[in-house]
Amino acid sequence: MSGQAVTAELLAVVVAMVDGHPSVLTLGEPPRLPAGPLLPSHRSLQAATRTWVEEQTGRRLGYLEQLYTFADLDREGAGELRPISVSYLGLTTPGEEPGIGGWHDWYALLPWEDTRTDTSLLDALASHLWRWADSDTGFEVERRQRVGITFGLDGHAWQPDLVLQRYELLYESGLVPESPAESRRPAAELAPGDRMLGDHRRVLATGLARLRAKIGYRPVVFELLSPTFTLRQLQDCVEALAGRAVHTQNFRRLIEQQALVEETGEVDADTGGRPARRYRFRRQVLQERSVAGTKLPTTRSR
Amino acid sequence: MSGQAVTAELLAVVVAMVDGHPSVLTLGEPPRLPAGPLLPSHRSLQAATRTWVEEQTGRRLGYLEQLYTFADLDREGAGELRPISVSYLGLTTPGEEPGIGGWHDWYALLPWEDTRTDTSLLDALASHLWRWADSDTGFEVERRQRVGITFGLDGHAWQPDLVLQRYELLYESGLVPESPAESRRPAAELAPGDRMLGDHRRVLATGLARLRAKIGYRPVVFELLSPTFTLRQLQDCVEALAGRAVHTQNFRRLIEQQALVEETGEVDADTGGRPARRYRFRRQVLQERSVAGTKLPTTRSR
DNA sequence: CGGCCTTATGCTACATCTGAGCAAAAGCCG
DNA sequence: CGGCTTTTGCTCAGATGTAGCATAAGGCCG
Repeated sequence: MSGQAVTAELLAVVVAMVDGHPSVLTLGEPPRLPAGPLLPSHRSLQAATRTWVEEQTGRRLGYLEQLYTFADLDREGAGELRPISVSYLGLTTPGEEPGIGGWHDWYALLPWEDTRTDTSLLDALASHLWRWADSDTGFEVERRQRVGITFGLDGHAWQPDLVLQRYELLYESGLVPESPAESRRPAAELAPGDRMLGDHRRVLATGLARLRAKIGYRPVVFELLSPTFTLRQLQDCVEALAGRAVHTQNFRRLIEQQALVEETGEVDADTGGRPARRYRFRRQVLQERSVAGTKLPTTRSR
Repeated sequence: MSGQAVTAELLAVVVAMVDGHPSVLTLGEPPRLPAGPLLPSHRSLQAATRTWVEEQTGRRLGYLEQLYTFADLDREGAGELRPISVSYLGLTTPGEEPGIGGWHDWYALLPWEDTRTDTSLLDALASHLWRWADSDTGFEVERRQRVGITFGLDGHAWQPDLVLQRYELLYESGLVPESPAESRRPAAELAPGDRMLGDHRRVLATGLARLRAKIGYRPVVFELLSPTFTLRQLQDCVEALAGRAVHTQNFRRLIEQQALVEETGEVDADTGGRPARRYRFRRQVLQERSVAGTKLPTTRSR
């Protein structure tokens, strides 16, 4: 039994902090993720991904982790051969601009995921979701449950890492159009967010979900920061990724008691207030013990 | 730029509890995981996996989750086309025996992962690992660190979900031969464990790692239990999966306070002591909130 | 220069969670 | 019935997490 011949494609969600905004590397218009086929010369899928990103954007990747593989029939195929797509999440620092391609603020792509300060968009979406849930389908109860859980409403806590579930719910309820091909005008205005090519925005949502989950149990934030940083910068970074604010004092305590960082001795006077000490990540902790990442002290709740 | 033509293969790690032993579904000798190519008729990778497992073993799967995708050059190819393998983790209950294929106790395949009672094997392996680490390579420090962390030695805590890391470390240090092709006799006796076809044992290790991690934050254990069960059976199941013992009283407290289960009213007198109440999983919790799975109360440490 | 604003940093009171153990309950068995 | 087993209930101290208050140390402005 020999299988169908297919082609394997690599898709990369490459994330960096650009001027304080978590951003994703995109190419062209409509924006698309760096991608490329698997070639005989590639040693492994991961190596292939590295190669393509480098070739298309001129950027070297540090951290790289596999996300998900899909090959649904309904994906827009590249002709004869069924494409099977392997997606990766990469972390880097913006470095010497510009390469090819550009950084796209991911909250421009998934605006409702930023709950740090303004939740008016979410509130607007919520009212539409409730209407969707209550429409006469025979699934009112299930739908209300689902809306409540995924969007942290109705007594449920907001869970930062349910990015994909939220995206899919918005999609199902017609608030987010997926492919540029189809266009449901009225809804499209409700859940703004820049579109991307094909289902790339869904892949991005997968990457964001993974990243948010991961910062909680592995110290990956530091891949996105410059070698030295203040605790405030670290916190801003975590908040930007998680999309929500955290309690400052408790955050620093967590960092310190885990001994994730060490002082450099320098201070940064650009704070607008008392100067802040600069720190660097203690890479050794990666060896010393399997560290527990940046736990989020829960926070000023909504 | 059109990519290399490849074939996609599905690989399934199907787990069930068989007579109290966590077991994996295998075919043939040497045992191999159920597998099959992606065909044009398959809607999705997940659907393809379901189909193949059903066809090859006559078993329906419940829970099914994607594990990892690999396409390394050094994998034993199926001829012309480079195979790219997508692995899945499936959970089920043994049900009406026998289908085709059989259940293989996974601790027969990865014996050092069972630390519930006897740790003599681990101790034996440890002494060899230390020797390996201390051999004159210039990497003594790094190697000692790595051995300590992955095997919970030298002050580090044993982490159940580092299954893959342990397997790879044993492999690197020559204690576990990978493919039946190569054979390093002396070592093979040290880390016993039944072999499997090709790199299937590595895939199994990946599955076990994922499962152990997952029971901690999602209530998946119940997929492996019969509809009603005693708390002791639940605990045995969790212990078998995690490969270590837990504190009984604290375990029940966790289960109860999370309201994961409800009494059926029946009791089970076969306990050898005081009869135990039977419970059933409250499926509703999956809706009510995104529940936090079966946290392991840490335990009688080694 | 002194008061005021801002952010950084230190610390404390309080709630909750965890780990560990004691002890009673409720079957069986001889 | 006493002894054995496992289930079940409960306590208690230490660790961890949450939420504030308070102070330190800069810049800015009158």
